[in-house]
Amino acid sequence: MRTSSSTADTKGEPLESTLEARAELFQDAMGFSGIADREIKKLAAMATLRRFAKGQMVFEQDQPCDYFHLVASGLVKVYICSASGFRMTYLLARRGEPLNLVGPFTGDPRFLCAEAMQATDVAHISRHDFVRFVADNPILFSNIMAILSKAVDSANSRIIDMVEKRVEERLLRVLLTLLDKFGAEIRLTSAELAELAGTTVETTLRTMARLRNLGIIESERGQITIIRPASLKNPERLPLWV
Amino acid sequence: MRTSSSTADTKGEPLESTLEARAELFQDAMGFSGIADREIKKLAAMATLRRFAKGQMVFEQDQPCDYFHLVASGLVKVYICSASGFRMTYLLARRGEPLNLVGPFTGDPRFLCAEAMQATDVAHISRHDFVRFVADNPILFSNIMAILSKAVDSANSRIIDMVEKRVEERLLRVLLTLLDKFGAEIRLTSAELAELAGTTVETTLRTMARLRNLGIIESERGQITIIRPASLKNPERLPLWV
DNA sequence: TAGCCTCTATGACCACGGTCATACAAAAGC
DNA sequence: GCTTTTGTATGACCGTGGTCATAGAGGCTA
Repeated sequence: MRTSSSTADTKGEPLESTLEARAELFQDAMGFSGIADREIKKLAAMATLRRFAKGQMVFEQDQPCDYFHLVASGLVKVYICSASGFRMTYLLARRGEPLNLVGPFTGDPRFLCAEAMQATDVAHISRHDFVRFVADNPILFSNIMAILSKAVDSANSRIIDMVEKRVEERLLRVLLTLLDKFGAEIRLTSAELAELAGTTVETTLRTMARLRNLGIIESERGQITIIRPASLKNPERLPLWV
Repeated sequence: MRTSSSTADTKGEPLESTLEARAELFQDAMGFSGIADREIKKLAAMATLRRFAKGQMVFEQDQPCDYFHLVASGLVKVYICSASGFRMTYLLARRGEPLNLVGPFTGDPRFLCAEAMQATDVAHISRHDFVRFVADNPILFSNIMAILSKAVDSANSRIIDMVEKRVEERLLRVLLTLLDKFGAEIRLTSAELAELAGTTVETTLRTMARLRNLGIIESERGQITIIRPASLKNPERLPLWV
């Protein structure tokens, strides 16, 4: 199953990039608003880019967290994996989105995996550089806390969903969330949707067939198109975040 | 159902306390290690104590977060409540444990409620004072991040549990976690256990009967005693935190 | 002592969804 | 070209656990 190609701490292929390109990346990255250009430049100088092929791991569970990761292009799924192999995706990160906001502060191994879903470039900053930079720019703390706040709420909301919502409702919520983030054309397989909704491929396919019959979605291999977004309006107050 | 007695932002009864007593509270509070005595004194000077009766709300969902809360005595459950009334307890906080680490940074309303399970005293610090204090003592950031890291892992672990573990396993994990934190005598009702394990009272009672027959626990009204802790060793690597 | 509420206990019912099975189409590899 | 892998599709089965029901025991107040 594992498709990572190299040793533990040097994943992906090094990638040449200009300081300007990296600065532009951090400029409008999630959580980095309100930082002076001069400081952004410092950040860009500390960063290196690496390229990952589809299916390659950006980081794996139980490994110490030595780097802060920020997606520069492509798409990465961050998921948690149980002992029995069950996977739960809880973040689809594209350009400008960090993969691990918490990890660099403690450095401890976590239970998360990150895997490239397409050819993807990721910026790396050593955890020490990152933590020192955050300490020098306290506004980052508020930004990070705001993001963590949403992440924790989303996780708690998911717990409630798992126990009291039926699969169809969970899938609809996932689709609605994906619609907000990626638009009406969602290029994911049923297996990937299942990992987002916390169910199996079979049940996802069955439910998708029902939604298709209702005229809510259309689907072909590797792609779902939402036809009638209005019909899946989310009655839940609790936020879901992907 | 709601038993809160007063207006939104002035819950509980004001309580006289000495600066020394409050300093002692913060001294060994979770997340406040490594702070100089002089700073702790400042913190204690900003805090006020309030007393809550059993069943009283410390804060409720959808209210802006104006205060940082730290339990001084008693026991508080922090839970999330869905639209349909389903509750999921995810923190039992006793002396030295904060109720809301994230909220004060954003001030935004969250989806959490906190309710006193016994007569309880809680220290309050205005969110602005708290945020300024954290900015002045950056070590607090690392401490808070370490706590959040565990909280997020625990939430993610719970999501996995909900979807792939049976109720009996979830209950055993909850009991094991409570054993670690409170000892073998757990003074909770089946309804409270159910909210911790994400199930119903009936199923909890049925499962408890099974565990009793197996000689793993004994129980009487409002109390469970773990007889054979060894038999509920936790095979899961993922942490559960309460 | 009566009355009420909370907590515990257990039976009956059944639906949701996980598991296993088979099948086929589309893409990918050789 | 052929084979293999991946993704989609659907049927059959059935176990877990939620829901609703009833009942009794312990604790509290008047």
